[in-house]
Amino acid sequence: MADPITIKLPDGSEREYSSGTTLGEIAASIGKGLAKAAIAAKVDGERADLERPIDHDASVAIITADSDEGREVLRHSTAHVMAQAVTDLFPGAKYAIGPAIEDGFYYDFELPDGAHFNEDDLERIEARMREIVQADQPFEREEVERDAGLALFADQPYKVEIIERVEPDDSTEVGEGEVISVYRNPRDGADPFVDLCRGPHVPSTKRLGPFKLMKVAGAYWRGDERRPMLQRIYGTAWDSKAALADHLHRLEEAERRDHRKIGTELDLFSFPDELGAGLAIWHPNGAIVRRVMEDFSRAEHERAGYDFVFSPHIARSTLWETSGHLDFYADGMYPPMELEGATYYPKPMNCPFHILVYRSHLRSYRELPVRLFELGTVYRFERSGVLHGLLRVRGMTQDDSHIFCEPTQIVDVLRELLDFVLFILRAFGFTEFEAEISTRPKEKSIGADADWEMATQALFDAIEGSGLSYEVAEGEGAFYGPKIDIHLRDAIGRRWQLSTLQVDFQEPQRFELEYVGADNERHQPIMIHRALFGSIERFFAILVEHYAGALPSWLAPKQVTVLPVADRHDAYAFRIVDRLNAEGFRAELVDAAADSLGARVRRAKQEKVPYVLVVGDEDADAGSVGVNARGSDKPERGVPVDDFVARLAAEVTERA
RNA sequence: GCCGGGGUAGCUCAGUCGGCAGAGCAGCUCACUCGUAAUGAGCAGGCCAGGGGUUCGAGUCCCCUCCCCGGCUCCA
Repeated sequence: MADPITIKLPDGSEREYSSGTTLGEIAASIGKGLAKAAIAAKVDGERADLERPIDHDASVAIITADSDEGREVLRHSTAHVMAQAVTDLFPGAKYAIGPAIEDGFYYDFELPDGAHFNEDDLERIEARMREIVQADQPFEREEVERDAGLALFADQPYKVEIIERVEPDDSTEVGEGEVISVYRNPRDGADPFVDLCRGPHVPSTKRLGPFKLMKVAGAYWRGDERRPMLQRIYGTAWDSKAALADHLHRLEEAERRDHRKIGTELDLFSFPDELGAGLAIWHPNGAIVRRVMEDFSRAEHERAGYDFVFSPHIARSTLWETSGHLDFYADGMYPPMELEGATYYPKPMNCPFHILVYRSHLRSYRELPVRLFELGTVYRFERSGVLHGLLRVRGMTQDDSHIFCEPTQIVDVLRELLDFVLFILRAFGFTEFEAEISTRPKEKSIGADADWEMATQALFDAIEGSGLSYEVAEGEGAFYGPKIDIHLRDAIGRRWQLSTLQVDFQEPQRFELEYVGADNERHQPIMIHRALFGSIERFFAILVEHYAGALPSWLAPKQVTVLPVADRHDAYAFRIVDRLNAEGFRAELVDAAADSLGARVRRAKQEKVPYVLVVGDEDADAGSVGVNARGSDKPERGVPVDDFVARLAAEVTERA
């Protein structure tokens, strides 16, 4: 008998096994159910296949499919099966890389003669994958020397490149150092399918969960736009049919909420071809929402002590040379206009203008912090492929502010800003926030190390006091300074990056900004760029998706539709509309001339109007209305008009 | 920008092999006057994204441009 080893389990218990016992056997010894559910395991925190034998004392945790780690294993294994299916169906196909990703997996391929996959191919590939699953091919791990690996994948150039690139700290795709691991799927009537992989994998193909191939897309090899574009197939894979169905349902839900679709349905905005890509016009319905958003923003900024400024849409090249934009972001700017011997550029940012406002007279430390605010419209020549409804446009309006302060004030200013951001975002019904601190980029940045360190530290200090959870994005800062971005989660759990607070030591230097300190000497202020909505367009799109178009009453383009039951109720209905409008609500009458009551109710509901009031004989007599609140399927009859007005007023005031 | 897929009435879409441009909804007119998610009848509505080409003939085939969609890359 082999030497005994002691295995520690996640519940703290310890069991003895003989050396050489496999992880699968350990799972089986714990319980029949676990043995059946197990697809991989962790040994001292490292993932491993179930067939791996253990020859030393260790902590072991069994991975089942219904865990995050389990699903990752399932997805990765499913990607292998897809690669096998593709190489079966498309002889000569090269397979590159195929990881598990959120909700699924993908695999990148290069087909012979530059061929492409089409939608029908996905069905064929999926059918072949199901055959492979039925064949119950085992996943067999093997470790080979680097040279043997290179020989094994001699006709797979992308695999060769991966092996050649493996470095000691690169543990993403294959094993470490000189030994690499491969997985084989033996099969009848052909050589085993073999792929380079770190593993672990499910024991055999029959253990895969339900999956579905979703779409085919181009993707650059190694994410580098100078490298060849490969054919990527995306799939989704889950541990149960119910989980797959849930996922597909979530996708449908996201589609249902798509702001581009709702924007057309509710007549909020459009992108006429005549304007050019990424340039929107706001229709009256969308414009009402935007105006309410902007009015709210202005009122709150005024209350928070901001000074309002305005600036033009273009400026001479000298401004952008001083600011550094022409050096760093000329590609993203609309091209110049030559006039009267000068060169003008549409503005991609508002900051240089605000800097000029600051610099318009000598500042005293007593004035600081100076907070300049503008709903400033900027133009950025985004690459055509990135445009996406109102979420990514070429012309947009930022709720932009630049705050100039003394270095000693920076933490306080940032704290105050974080409070302000959260207040504003909460007012729109968002409740879940996360922050991200971005530090100095490795390339393409300006400024002294000491400045960067000081600014970054100030961000950390400010956020510690805010109660926000945060993560650090190394090297993701702007070229002129580090930043905090605020992300939020919407009604279906999607995460959106919105607000940004950016510290900037560079622009004050470039524009030689000064203030006179208490010591009567000149000092350089620090500047903080910040936008809370980010851009009005983007925030509006997120709002539309968050509420699926059913905006809360204070934002809804139309708050009340009043429907007289028959012509003889028109006068009474009109009095109600009149009163609502006089009290500052957005109400409209739809008379009985053309359509039945049912049809008018239906249309008002489709317009997602918060309240549909129906008035008939009983109401005209009693001074009441029939109230249909959005989201409720049972109408309230005989509600006194005063009560309804009070209710709507409270809802709007409270932004409920 | 790159790869793939698209663009036909306001919207959603059909249009076969190259042979008269279609439907539903929306709109307008008329009738209906109705208590809660589609009353009926009728009428209009088109540079088939734009331009060029092939052809006796192009929504359909070819080329270019614009725009949209899904990804990749990018996002000061």
